[in-house]
Order: sequence, then structure tokens, then C-alpha cells
Amino acid sequence: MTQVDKKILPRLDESLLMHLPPFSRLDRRQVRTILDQASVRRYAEGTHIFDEGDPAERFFMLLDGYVRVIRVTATGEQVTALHIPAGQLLGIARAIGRKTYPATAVSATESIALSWPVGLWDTFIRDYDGFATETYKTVGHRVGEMNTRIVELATQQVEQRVANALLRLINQTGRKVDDGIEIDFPITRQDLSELTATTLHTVSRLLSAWEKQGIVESRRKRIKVRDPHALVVLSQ
Amino acid sequence: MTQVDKKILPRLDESLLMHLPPFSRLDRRQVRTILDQASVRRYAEGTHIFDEGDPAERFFMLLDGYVRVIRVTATGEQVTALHIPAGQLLGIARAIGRKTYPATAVSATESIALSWPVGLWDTFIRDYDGFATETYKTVGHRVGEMNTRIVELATQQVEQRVANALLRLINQTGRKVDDGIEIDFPITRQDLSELTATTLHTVSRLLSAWEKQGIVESRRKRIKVRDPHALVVLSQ
DNA sequence: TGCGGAATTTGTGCTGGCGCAAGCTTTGCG
DNA sequence: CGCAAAGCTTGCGCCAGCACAAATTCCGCA
Repeated sequence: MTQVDKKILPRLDESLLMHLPPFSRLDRRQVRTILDQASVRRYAEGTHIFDEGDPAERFFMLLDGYVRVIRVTATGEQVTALHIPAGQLLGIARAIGRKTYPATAVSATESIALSWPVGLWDTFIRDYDGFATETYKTVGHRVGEMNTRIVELATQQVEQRVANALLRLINQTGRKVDDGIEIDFPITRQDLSELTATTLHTVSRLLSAWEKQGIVESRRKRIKVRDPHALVVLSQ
Repeated sequence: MTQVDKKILPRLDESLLMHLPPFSRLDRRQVRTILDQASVRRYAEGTHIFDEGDPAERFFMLLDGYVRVIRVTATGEQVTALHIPAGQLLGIARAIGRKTYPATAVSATESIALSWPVGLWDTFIRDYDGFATETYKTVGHRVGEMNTRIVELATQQVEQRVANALLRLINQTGRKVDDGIEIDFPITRQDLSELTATTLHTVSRLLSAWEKQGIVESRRKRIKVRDPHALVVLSQ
């Protein structure tokens, strides 16, 4: 993040988008047009930005915050598919030829996102150089992540999965602090268990054990990794 | 499948492609051009068509047979990601902005595929009406499948997963026979276990039990489902 | 037609991690 | 400032499914 004032006002500046990959090859005038067509919205923590199965009427660019993408099973269990940090596109069902959203997006922190009606999608793809390429890269990256999750779920023990999940979280959304790296948004044991297909009890036990070994440090909804290398070893 | 002679000769006919979704909106002349640029190849059962990590130099259209998409872990275990039936595109790393193949493709039966150098990809997308749309639909469909697999792995018992896997296989690649639906390619207990993240032993036990109940019938490398509804019940 | 390897079946014991339950801590809010 | 709700920890018992092992059947091939 460059130095953008945290208080984002309805008056949008071009610099908001110009440094983000999907828009970085565009000139100021093009970005202006894009911004003029956008809606901005602030989402309180825990807000459903869209739900699985809803008609995909808009697509989004997350400007600030973190979003959790989840699926809910017939029996009500939740499975977290992935976390999306600020600066990424979101709700791009259209990019994969879908008319409805394939999963639910919930803000993990207070978040701010731009959005456009899906009707503009084809225009963006056609008229804006680099938008298509960057979008498909994002899709590819997420496909890769999903693939990795499948392999992990299929072959690894719970302890390794939790270690891997933590490592991925600090890589993607970690914030360097004095004596370690902290996950940059509130995350509960329950959340971690939904991410690793286990129970909050098991996650709690693992974190307690790791805390005793000095590998992590955690408070309510906050996890700090003090020794990432030890986690790498645990994750094999 | 329409009536296409099983013995496919190097002389390619336009009708091979004209009825397949990615090419169905094209005229005869366009399909001719596409065919003239294609290579055909026959793959014996078990052939690696491409491997994970290889530079994505070509993309493929599977004309006959079935292909298994697998990933191999650091410790040598295999996980099957999905099965691709004839008539679908394959190795379309480029569609998701990747320079290398994200997984390994192995022919599950003797197979025949056309392929083109990846340099033609952009041409296809730009010049051929419907190609882009259909391709992204395919990607979307596969993303949906992967999502489903993640949710299944995360929340279901082994028995339910195996039941679901069988149901999916007969839906996608089933062949109606006199007293049931048979999976149209050779599949071992080991294969099924790699698809459901369990061991071949457990799969064997489950199939034996189901056979006693008259739900399935199986011989070596062949599985026939006699009572799909019973499987649906088992899979919840 | 008989051999050898691959695929499959089946038995037995063990254990990782879940279900259940109870109690503790932190935080937000009236 | 105190209470309720949300989040977290911990103990205990149990069982689904794995590991290990061994026998059996199937199939291609010489």
C-alpha cells in the first residue's frame, strides 16, 4: 500500500486504482471513466458482500480490508475457500462464464470496495489493455490455491494442514511486527478450523502446544507467528 | 457422441469439431483452418500427455477417450483432481494466465487428441466467435468441481465421499448398460481412493459391502452402478 | 496352458482426532 | 462497573478408518 489516507471519502482519486495490476497499464483518463462508473461501499466486519447462488450482478475491487470466501454445506457447516486481500478483484463470476456467484463473500474486517454492474465487464475486457490478462492471472492463481488445498486435505495430517494454513496466511496477509509476523485481520480458532477442515478444539490444542514451544503467540482473534521456520518444519 | 468412425485417420474431417461447443458457432472454412493447424496424436492408456510444471507449449482438444488430471505430492502420493471426457479442451493453462501446466494429464484409456501451439491461443480467442465464452465456461465448470471437492473433503465421511465420487463418474462418463450404468473407462480401487483421499483397502471394503446389497457390481477395473438412488441416499 | 505380476479381498489391531462437556477469559455494551 | 455473549482451553472416551499382513483372483503373455 502506498500512502493513502485511511479515511476514504466518496470523492475518488485516480491514484486509488492506477497502481493496481488490472488497471496499471491505463492512462489517467481511462481510470477516471472507470471510477465515474463505480459505486463505493463500506462493509462492516462480517457483512455478506454477496451470497452463493445470487445472480452475479456486479463485480468488485477490494480497496481496503480482507474478504473471506466461504461455502456452506447442506448441513450448515462452513468451509472457507480463500482469503482475498485489498487490491484484488472479487466476484468475477463472469470471468469464468458464470451467471451466479459460486461462493459467498464475507468481510473479515471492515472493508471498502468499488463495484461495477456486470454489464460493464465486456467493456473492461475489450477496451482496457491488461485488464483481461491480469484478471485471468488472478483466476489462475486462485485455481492454483484451490488445487493446493485439495492436495493438502487429501494427503496431510491435521497438524500439517494447520501449519500450512498459518504459513499461507502470514505470507498473503501478514504484517511484520517487532518479534514476528502477525495475521493482519481478526481470526478465531473457529475460522482456522473451517480453513483446515478440523474442529476449533483441535486448532486450540495445536496453538496452545505451539505457544508453549514459542512458535506462535496468540490473543483473542489475533495470531502472531514468532518462528515461521519451525512451522515450515512441522508442515513437512 | 454422433456417429464417428472409431478408427480415426490422419485425414481430419470438419465434422470432428463442428459439433463441439468451442467450435460450434464457426463456419466450415474456419474449422478447416483450425484443423489444418492442428496435430493429431494417439495416446496409449497411461501416457503422460503433459506434466505438472512443464512449460505450457500446446493446448489440446480431446477427441476420444478419457484423461485423468492428477497432482503428485512431495512424498509421491497422487491425488486425482478431475476426469476429462472426450469433447473437452485440455491443458488450457493459458486461459488462466499460466505459463506452465498446473497439473499432470494422463490418459485413462487409449485416447486421441488434437493440439495446437499455445501461440495460436490468442488468435482463437480473438477470431473465433464463441471460443472464448465456451472456454471460460469450461474453466468455470472445473472451478465449481474443485470447490465441490474441497467441501466434500472437508465435511464428509469416507463412505459419502466414495458414493459421491461414483455418482459424479457415472454422470460425467457413465455408459448405460442393460441393468445399470457403467463407468466408461478402466478404474481401479487405487484410482478411486486417490479421487476420494482414502486407501484402496477402504474403497475395496465399501464396494464389497455395496455389492452385497446389490447397489453396484464390479469386476477388475470396471464398476457398474445398478442402483444410483441408493448411492444418492448414502451420500446424504 | 501355465507363469508372474497386478489387482483385489479380507482380517486384525491401533490411534489420531472428533464429540461431548465443563469451566475459564476477554470484550463490548448498557 | 457489572453482566452477558463470544471466544478459548482442557479433559476424557470412543470409533472411523488406517497400517500391516496375507491370501486369492484375474489377466496378459510366452
